[in-house]
Amino acid sequence: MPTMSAADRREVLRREYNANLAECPGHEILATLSDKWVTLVLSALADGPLRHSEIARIVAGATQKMLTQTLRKLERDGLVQRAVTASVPPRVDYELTELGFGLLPIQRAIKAWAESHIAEVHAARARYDKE
Amino acid sequence: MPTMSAADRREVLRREYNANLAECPGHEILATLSDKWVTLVLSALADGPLRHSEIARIVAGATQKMLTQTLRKLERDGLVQRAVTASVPPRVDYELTELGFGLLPIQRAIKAWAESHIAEVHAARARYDKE
DNA sequence: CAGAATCCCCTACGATACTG
DNA sequence: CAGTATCGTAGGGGATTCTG
Repeated sequence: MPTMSAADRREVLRREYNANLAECPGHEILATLSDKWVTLVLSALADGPLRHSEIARIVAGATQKMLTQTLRKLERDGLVQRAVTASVPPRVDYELTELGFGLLPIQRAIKAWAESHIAEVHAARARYDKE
Repeated sequence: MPTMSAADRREVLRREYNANLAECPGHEILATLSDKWVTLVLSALADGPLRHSEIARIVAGATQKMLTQTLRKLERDGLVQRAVTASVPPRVDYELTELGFGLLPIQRAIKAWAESHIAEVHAARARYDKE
């Protein structure tokens, strides 16, 4: 009976590790938070409910597809609520849920750290690239 | 001379917006922070310096390529310091810089929020998926 | 031990067009 | 206005192999 090679054993460990990682709350939230458009949509909604087209205007960088996709994801995660008013033309409003509001302080913390340390990061990069 | 179509104008706006976004400190840091392996390497180094192979053992899910790539990026951003001891076999130690340590509280904040709210997120998902 | 280099796949995103 | 559906592509990441 063949023994596992060292490489095989390492790969088993890798798969286990990654499986655990997928269930790690921190990474789930980080995955949400780090989505390019999530942050922007969240900030846009911080001041109050907005219609789809209003969000599109504010978050002008997103394609319509990405916008809808982002909103769906946020809705699914319970961070954003969708309110449809049946009429012609249809009216759809989005607003943050309580859970969604809870994420804002974290976003602000990241932004604050970023703004006060970005210069150091840029300096470090310049140093690194020069060599 | 042809006037710009509405679609063209929108696209110009999109490009400008995205260009600005690339320079936004918040997004730069978020991009770093959200990298799958950055978080794990950072936490691994939180307790003190480690050798390359030790990090590889702790962050067992990363391939060698990803590990080196991550470490280089962190080094470039001035978050991690690399100390080479010329010998046979070579010895390379990595440790957090002061800047790197500064990132840990943010990571912890995200983790804390995640752990106390992940249940709500999962519940919301279950609700959404059922419909 | 530390790591650079290569190949290759897969999906995330953008562009475009159509519907209620 | 608020979406869905489809297609094409660039890049991130994994597996593998090779060096000092």
